[in-house]
Amino acid sequence: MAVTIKDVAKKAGVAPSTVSRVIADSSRISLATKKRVRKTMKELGYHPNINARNLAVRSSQAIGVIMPSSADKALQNPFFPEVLRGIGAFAHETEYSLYVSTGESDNTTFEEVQRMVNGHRVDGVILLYSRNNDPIQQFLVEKNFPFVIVGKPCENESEITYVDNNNFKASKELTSHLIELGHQHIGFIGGSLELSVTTERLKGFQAAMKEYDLSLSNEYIIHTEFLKSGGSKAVEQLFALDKPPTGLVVTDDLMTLGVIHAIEEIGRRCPADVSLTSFNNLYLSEITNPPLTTVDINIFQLGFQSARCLIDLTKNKNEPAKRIIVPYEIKYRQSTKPLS
Amino acid sequence: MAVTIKDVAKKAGVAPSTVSRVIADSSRISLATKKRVRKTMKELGYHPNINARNLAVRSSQAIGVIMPSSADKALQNPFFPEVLRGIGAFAHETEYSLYVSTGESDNTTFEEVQRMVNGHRVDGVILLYSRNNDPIQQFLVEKNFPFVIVGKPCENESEITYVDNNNFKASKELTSHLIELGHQHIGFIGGSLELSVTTERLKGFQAAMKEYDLSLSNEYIIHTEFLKSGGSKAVEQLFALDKPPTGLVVTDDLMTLGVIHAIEEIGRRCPADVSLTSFNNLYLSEITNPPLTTVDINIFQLGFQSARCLIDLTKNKNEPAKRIIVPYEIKYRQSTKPLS
DNA sequence: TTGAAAGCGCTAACAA
DNA sequence: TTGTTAGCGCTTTCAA
Repeated sequence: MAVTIKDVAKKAGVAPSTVSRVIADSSRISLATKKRVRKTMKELGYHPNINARNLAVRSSQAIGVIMPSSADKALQNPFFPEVLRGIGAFAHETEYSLYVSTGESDNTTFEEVQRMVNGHRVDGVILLYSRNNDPIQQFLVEKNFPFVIVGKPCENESEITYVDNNNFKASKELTSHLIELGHQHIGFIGGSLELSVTTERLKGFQAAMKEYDLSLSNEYIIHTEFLKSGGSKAVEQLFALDKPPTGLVVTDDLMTLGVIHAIEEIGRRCPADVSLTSFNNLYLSEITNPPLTTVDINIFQLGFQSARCLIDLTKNKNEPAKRIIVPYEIKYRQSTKPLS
Repeated sequence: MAVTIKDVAKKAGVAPSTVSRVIADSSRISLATKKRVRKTMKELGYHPNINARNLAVRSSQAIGVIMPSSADKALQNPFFPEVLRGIGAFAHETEYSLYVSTGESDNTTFEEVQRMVNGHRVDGVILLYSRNNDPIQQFLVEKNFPFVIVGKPCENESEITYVDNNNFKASKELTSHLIELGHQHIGFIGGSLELSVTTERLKGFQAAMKEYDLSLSNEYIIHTEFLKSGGSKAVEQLFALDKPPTGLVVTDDLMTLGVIHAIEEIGRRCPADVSLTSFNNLYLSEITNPPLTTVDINIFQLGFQSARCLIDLTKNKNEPAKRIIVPYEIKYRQSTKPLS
């Protein structure tokens, strides 16, 4: 059996409550006893039992991190470890722990969230995705359980605390860059329209095209699965058009990797035949061939800030809904070039 | 305040202990009362408080997952979300929860492990790396705390439960493949020698070279950081040799991506000038140019099995140390070709 | 500044 | 088959 607060109390010749106060560094304990108690804690190798503490104070000093369900390979996106790093950094500072859920299906994910929340395992939850009609989100809202979203909420935006980039603006800027390089036929390749990232980036793309009076045919807009096959098909379709695109906006670096592959498979080259722009600035976007012009969305900060918001929220349930927009920066690299 | 076991008991007209037994599905409760109690649990929206339960039974139904510290970008390796998926899958089945630590530095990671272990937050720990003289591992051993390693322990191998591939054999086979394609000058690019994966794969490489009586000069063996700059330098060095390699064994797909990039930067091509082989079979290894010949180490299984071992271990501390070798499979793709 | 004691929500021995 | 009761290790009110 581990050493408890009572053991320390006995050995130090004080009451358990005093030891407890020393742990909390209460100002109502004399420095002398504090020192004495701390010393015996060391001697005995005492460590507070978090479960007991949590039970007494009805909290858990832990936050839950919900990944999208991993039926597809989406989880292999380095985006996730990177946000996790950001979340972890803040959590560590504030001595919070991290629970993660990596459900296989939407159902298992939901179960895991319920376990976390109903069982009081966590004080709050961070959702690493944002999509339409998400039962998990509804569950949290109904329970009035603290949560924050990384990304833009699809509904009730003003009532939910979230951390996001200005994806609309970033996408518009990226598209404008292509246009200013002389490209006129530009395609958009994105993930599921259920996800708010996709729609935001699509809107930005469309806004730029409109601003420059370029035609906006739906044929140039493709929504595809993350997986390779999807990417190839998308590319084939695009380049079978009368006026195949000479520029592309792709919503994710990893997807872009697939797109490059598909493009070369049909005998075209990047950037010679087509300029590519992308999002995320994953580590790998520097070492692809060619290195990608991509939006650095500062994934780490997305995580860090979301953790900060969540912890604020758990400390004060009445904290008003916040929105934090993490700045982005476009990295111009060799995947884009002027239209020749 | 949430609804407790007492509320249920009162409403159902039984004792709290009866309710507790119903939760545990004890065989000594009549079906009738079980039904009645379950019904009132539903009606009241009762969910057991895990903290209270954990306190009473002195366990936590949670396991800790320790990533390597993320000072470098190693965490951006899709390997991690993928093992996590495997671990999560088993954990979900057995209703365990997952704690993760993503320490920035070795120090913060260590602190997080101590918090988890000392605070009784977790019943056991999975280490997602294995390296020499790891203070964390020592800490766990001293505490006699259940843990399992994904990878091969560097010391006390026979006393530690671990899940690994036969990296030696895989690497030997991969190298032999290159040799059988006619390559004679083969280089090895690996990560830190502190990590047991690296040493195992290096040994396999060397064994194959020896078996075929090929020269094994140290100039062909490079240990480099994960990062791009390191990779470029390594490649430059290699190709400045009198007899530059025509084949390469690289210990990680993501590194290989960097290697391809570096190779093309100095005006060589893959596989025309140099055949590449690699490890992990990450999603991206199919969509690089060229697609990689790589060892599918079955990352998901590594995670799944490690979770299974750990949970066995926590249930029975005297469980003897186990070793589980997850089978691998070499995926032959276009990054290798016969020497011309 | 400190101590005594009740209670957080649950489990498990013992009794019935 | 069920109930009573004493903890699990900690916090916190109230009293001293």
